[in-house]
Amino acid sequence: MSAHETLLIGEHRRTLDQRYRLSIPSDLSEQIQTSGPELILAKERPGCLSLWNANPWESHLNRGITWVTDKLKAGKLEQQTNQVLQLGRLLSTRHTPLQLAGRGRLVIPEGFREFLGVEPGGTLFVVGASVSVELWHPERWVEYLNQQMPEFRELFDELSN
Amino acid sequence: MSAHETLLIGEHRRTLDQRYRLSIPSDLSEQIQTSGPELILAKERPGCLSLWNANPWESHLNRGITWVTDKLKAGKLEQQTNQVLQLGRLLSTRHTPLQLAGRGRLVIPEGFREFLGVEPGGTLFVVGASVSVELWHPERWVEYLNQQMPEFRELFDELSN
DNA sequence: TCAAATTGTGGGATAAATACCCACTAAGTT
DNA sequence: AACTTAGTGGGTATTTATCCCACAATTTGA
Repeated sequence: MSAHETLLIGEHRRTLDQRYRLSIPSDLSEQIQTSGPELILAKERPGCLSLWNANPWESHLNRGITWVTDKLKAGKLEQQTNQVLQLGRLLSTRHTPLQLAGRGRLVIPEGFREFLGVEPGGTLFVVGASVSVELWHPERWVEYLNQQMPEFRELFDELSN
Repeated sequence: MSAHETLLIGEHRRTLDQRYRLSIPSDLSEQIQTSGPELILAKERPGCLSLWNANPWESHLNRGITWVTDKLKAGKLEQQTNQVLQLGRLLSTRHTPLQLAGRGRLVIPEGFREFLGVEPGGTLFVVGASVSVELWHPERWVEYLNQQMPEFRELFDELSN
């Protein structure tokens, strides 16, 4: 591993290959698969995708569902169906189940590519979050860091060239 | 709730062939047929058709009916039997039973084509909506998403912490 | 009423996308 | 130096979306 791949702990630079593939660093790929190989890829914000293990994800989803159903108790019965449909549509645009291929390699599916905004051959950042792994468009990532941790601005400016 | 076996999820772009046919993605077509091959196609809203398994459809429909009878009890439609008949007629043209042909192929019947508003050779989106599969006119779909985004915002946030 | 045109239905063929696999390089370890 | 591990590129097989044609069924029009 070259010294340039890791900037911070849990942050890795990767290039997207011609087939929209990238390799998840082995430590992260192991961590995220500890409770099973089924993963969920989600659109987090433009320029950022997040990767979850399906099981922890389900609990998140359940929280979302209970949140919805709580709101629903106030509503009419026939409205509930609509809410369920809406939730499904939401899940459909923003999430997709997937598994890693051999060598911990991830294929970014159609529909998520434009959202990430990295073209084949381009570089991106893989960042280990607490329970998920995030894929960042490099510029969005620097933006985000500057915004969240302005005190490190100089460091990142230095690193991004 | 085990979300991924139960919920119909996924967003796919498809093109309508010259004879108003399209292929339903295999995972969705399998899932929607688990409780039998009898399906119902319904007009959801202009630019959107929904495809149901006949059994869940029953309950969905029944809710619609209780909605009607509630209105009747409230006296809103009571004296206007004409309107009730009209409503029935409307409902009957609003949905039709059908089955998928080989290769998971769906023929959009006469009467539903204009409602969807996609011409032969045009593209559309196939979207999982938890309990049904929806066919969306592409522009209506992004319109809908943009419209619902603010409402979804809260749920997004709920899902991503 | 019969021919012609239109529409439904199935299936073959092709091209594209994807999954699977192996080989090679670079870096790290003993 | 030999060996292991991580990451990368690419060949190939397989799936599948879609185009296209053949034929059946239905409608149209003279």
